[in-house]
Amino acid sequence: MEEKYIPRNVEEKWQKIWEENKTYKVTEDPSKPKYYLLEMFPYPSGRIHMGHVRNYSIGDVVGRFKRLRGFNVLHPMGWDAFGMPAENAAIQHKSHPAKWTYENIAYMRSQLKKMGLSYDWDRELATCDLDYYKWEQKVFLEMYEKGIAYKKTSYVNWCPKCETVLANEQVEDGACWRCDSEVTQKELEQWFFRITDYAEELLEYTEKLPGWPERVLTMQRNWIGKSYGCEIDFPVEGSLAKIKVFTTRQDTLYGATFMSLAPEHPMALELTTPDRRAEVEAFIDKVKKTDKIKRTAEDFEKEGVFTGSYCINPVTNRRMPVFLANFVLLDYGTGAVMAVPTHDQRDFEFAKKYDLPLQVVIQPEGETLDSAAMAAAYTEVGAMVNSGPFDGLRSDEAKEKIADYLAKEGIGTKTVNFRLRDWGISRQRYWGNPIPVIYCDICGVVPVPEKDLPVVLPMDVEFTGEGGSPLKKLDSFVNVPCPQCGQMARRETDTMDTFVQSSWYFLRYCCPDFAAGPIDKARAEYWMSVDQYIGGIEHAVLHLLYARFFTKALRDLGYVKVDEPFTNLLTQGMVIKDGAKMSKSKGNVVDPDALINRYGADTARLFSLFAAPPEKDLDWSDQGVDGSFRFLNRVWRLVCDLLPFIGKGGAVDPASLSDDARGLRRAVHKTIRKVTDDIDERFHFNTAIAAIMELVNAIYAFEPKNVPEYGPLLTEAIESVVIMLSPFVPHVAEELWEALGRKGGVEAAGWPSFDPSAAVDEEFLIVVQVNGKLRGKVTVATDATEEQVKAAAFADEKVKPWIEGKQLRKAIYVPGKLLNIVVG
RNA sequence: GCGAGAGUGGCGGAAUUGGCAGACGCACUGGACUUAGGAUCCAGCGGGCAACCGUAGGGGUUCGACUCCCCUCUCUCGCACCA
Repeated sequence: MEEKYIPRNVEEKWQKIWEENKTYKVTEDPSKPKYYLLEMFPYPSGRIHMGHVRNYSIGDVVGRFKRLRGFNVLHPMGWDAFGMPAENAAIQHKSHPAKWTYENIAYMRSQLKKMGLSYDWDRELATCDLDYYKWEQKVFLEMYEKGIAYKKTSYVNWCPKCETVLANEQVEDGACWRCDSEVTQKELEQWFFRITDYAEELLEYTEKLPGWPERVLTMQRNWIGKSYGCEIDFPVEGSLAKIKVFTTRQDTLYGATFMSLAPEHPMALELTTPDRRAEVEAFIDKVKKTDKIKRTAEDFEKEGVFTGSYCINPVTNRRMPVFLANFVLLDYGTGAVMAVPTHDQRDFEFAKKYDLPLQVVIQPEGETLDSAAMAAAYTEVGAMVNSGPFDGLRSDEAKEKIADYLAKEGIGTKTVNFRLRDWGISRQRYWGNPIPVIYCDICGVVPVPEKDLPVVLPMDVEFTGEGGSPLKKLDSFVNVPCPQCGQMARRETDTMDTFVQSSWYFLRYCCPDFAAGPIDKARAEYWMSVDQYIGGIEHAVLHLLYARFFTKALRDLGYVKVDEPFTNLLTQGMVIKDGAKMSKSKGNVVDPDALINRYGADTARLFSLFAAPPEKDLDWSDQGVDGSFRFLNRVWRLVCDLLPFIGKGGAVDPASLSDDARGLRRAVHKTIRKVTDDIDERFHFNTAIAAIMELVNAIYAFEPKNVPEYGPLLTEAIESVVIMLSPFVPHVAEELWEALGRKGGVEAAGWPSFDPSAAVDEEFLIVVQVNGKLRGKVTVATDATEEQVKAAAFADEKVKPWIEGKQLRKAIYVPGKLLNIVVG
């Protein structure tokens, strides 16, 4: 063993051994408990960043720990490899996205290997591999057949910079999630996945995922946005037409005095009378030009226009003028709102602006509202008034009764409404999975027959950066005979959203070589669900919702048996430096390559695990990294110092140990217990590492270490330290393990077992309080009675002055811990 | 505005069930070894001379509160005209 710890030598040596021996390759083994551990796979942007280092270090601790505990651990890695940056880079460098992507993958793979992560590299996949995306096309066609995938024309989010459509989930604050450009609305025909069919189940299962962080579940629940209410028909005056509204406040129906439609509502122009036409058209135009973010901001001024038509309130028969209003959204509910200005703030402001009538139908307790004097809408519960047969009821109780009444009268129906929209997956980009359909003038939409799959993404395209997808201009791709009638037809040139690929990659990892279909059911059944998923919080409603939906859809297609993909989810915090997220503009970026070159991967891993618990943000400190490096050196030296005693003298004989020796052994076993709990139960790696540091300090401080008979004790102690360190710093641990004369690697030894008898305290330190304040400490035998403890406490020199001459009121004794003497 | 989470030394953070606040590490101070020290080892390290005071601030429950309850402040994240 070298006297000096040189990380590079140690790490290169062990990485080579792991690679040659395929140490972390796994196969399905029904005799062992399985553990599927997964970290979110990276986008191959060029190089890994500290967020990856942290994410994958956390995962690797769990993987290595579970292996030491005898689990058959599936721990795969791959690449989320389709996507726009590759295309942009290609345009910029006059290269090809495939070249750029695969070069990035090669470099990033080498970086991950330098970190010593325990992946089964034989399962590696990239979503841009034909062997991956071809199966996705098959799944798409099966979804099309089942009606889960469908095409429709609608207003969609359009990013002008990326020249493509975005799903609702991919628009953040009105801007593109990727390039931050302002998103506009465009009417286009697009492919969608019917995620709304699964809205109820996706919501219901948020209650059945106890291993997920509550805030992720809350975010998903908000996004799904279930609300209970009624759909109510309002007949149009002088016509057979009806306007359907959705409301959650059917209790205010008697107070509805006008009607508000979304400007894009299909009936908007039909209802407009000739004299109002010019004004209405101008208004619709204006609203369409306003971007959606501004329009949906709460403080945006409410504006509208009267259509000239009236509808009839079906319960009061009141004539209600029909307006178009800028705050009414076409894609929520029915795109039409019954306006109750007295009990809805938006309607109130609108009514004031356009001088529309107010009718109070709910009175707060102990107050009488006067519609003429109201300064704001009253939106709380109260007593129903001016509501025919429902007068006098509490408004919240009346909801159900009115809903029943409307149903009986055929005016309305009880409904449930979701905020969730279907997932638009068409992207007008090249570097993605081609949507496998053909458009024929005679036959319409024709799916590519299975025998013609896959639709290969052609490589011979030109990147000009202009005019959208280059696929459109590639005649050899676009022009194909119709599979049904043989006439010349056009191929779909849109590709699938990259979130489609990440919605099932965890299933393909179970069987990456499966040649007969997307998923080998038997192997997927062995491995699924993912026992522990680890990644950033930023995917709380994007990837994590899509993947849940996709898993359920695949279940319904017969591919998998599980309802949910991820049993436990850990969302790690960001890596921060100097108070800000690492970014080039801030100049606070730490480069993983430089870090590993200087300190080695083990130190990089150790610090990123030690500095904070995983779910919290991690404050990067260069000096802290020094500290972690020093600790590894300290362990290295300790092993060097102790080598003469290692393996000498057989097993530990507890009976022959001195008090000090028993103390050290107690520390060893208490540490084993703590580190095991911290890793297994809580994922608190920072406190686990702290406990090991304490134990190392204790071994250093163990004075009689020069006496040979302490060989067995010191062997047990140092071996425990090395094994417990191995999930965190695998290279140096293996090297030390070998230096200790142990063959076959740390893993063969298994996780150290905790011996309760060795960890038992021989005496207790009792904290003595007087009136709740700490006044002294006494040491007693573990079997001391309360009376004996009291006697010891009263006799203690430090305690005496506080109780002398005072009346003893009572004494509270917490066995083994504390005595509180109350005097007065 | 609504919802969730957080606020502890100079810094990152511990305190798992209401029981020694500040583990572990960083920074700092002193000492040892040394030609040298940015290596290593040893000691100290919340404030205050002390009584005491200290976990964002105020109140409460309790023998005892970082921990439980009420109010206030600050920060972070999510949602936000959703009918």
